[in-house]
Amino acid sequence: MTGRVEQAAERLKALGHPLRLSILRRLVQGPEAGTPAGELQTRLDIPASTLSHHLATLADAGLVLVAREGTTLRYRADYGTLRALTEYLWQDCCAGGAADDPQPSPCCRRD
Amino acid sequence: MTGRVEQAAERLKALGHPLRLSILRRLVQGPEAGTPAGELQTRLDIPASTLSHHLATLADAGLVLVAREGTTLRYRADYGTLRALTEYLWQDCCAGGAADDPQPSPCCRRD
DNA sequence: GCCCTATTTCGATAAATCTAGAATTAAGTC
DNA sequence: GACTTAATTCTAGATTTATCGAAATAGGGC
Repeated sequence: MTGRVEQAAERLKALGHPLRLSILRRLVQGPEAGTPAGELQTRLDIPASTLSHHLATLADAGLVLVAREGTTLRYRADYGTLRALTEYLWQDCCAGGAADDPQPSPCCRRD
Repeated sequence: MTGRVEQAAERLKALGHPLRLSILRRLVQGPEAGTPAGELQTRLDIPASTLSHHLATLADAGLVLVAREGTTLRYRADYGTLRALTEYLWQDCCAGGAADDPQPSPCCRRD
C-alpha cells in the first residue's frame, strides 16, 4: 500500500545522488538497447561494486531496466517511469497542484 | 564550484522524502504569500522540531522561500527553482540529454 | 521589564546510506 | 571439468540522515 507521494519520493530520492544522476544521464544518451554495466564502470571510473549498488537502487525505484546479453548486463532508462515522475513533479509541485489548472508539460512548451 | 549535476541531485534528494514532498505540495496548494510553519505542523501532525528540520532542508536546496511576518514564518515554494529542476530532469533525463539534439524524446511518444 | 506565542537550534539516539575490497555467481569457451 | 570475463552479493566501517524532546531565540503585547 505504497501511496503516490511515497512512490514519487522514493524515485526522487534515487535520483538525488550525483553518481546515480550521472548514470541515468549516460543511459539516456546511450543506445536504446542499453549500456553494459562494464562500460558505465569504465566511463565513470568507480569500483564495480559501488556502481552495482547504485544501479540496483535505480532499478528498485523502477527508473532503469536491465537485460542480460551473454555475460554482460545491459541497463537502460525506463522512460515510462521517468515521464510519469516528471509529469507528477510538474503538475503537483510546479503547476499549482490543482488538477483543474492544466499547464503544458515542459517538453511541450517552446519558448 | 558545484556543478549542474550536483545541484540537481541535491534538489532531487531534498524532494526525495515523503514528508518533504508533502510539505512542498501543501505550500504549492496554499496561498502565494506563504503558509505559516505552525499551520503546516498542525496539518501534518508532526513535532515542530521535525518540521523545522525538513523546512530547512528544502530551503537549503533553494526549493522554498521564507519570510517573517510578526512571530510567524511563512514558507512558500520557489517556482523558479522548481521549474528549472523539472526542465532539467525532462531535458537531460527524459529527452535524450543533449540540448542540441532536436530528436523527439521517447517520453513524448504517445503510444 | 515580564509574559506569551511561534519557531528554531541543540543534543542525543536510532536508522539508513555510501563506499569499496573480497568472495561469489553467471555465462560462455576450450 | 577448468578457465576467463562480467557483474553481483557479501561484509564492514565511515558518514549521513531522521526523529524528537528540551532549551533557546524572535517578536509582539501588557
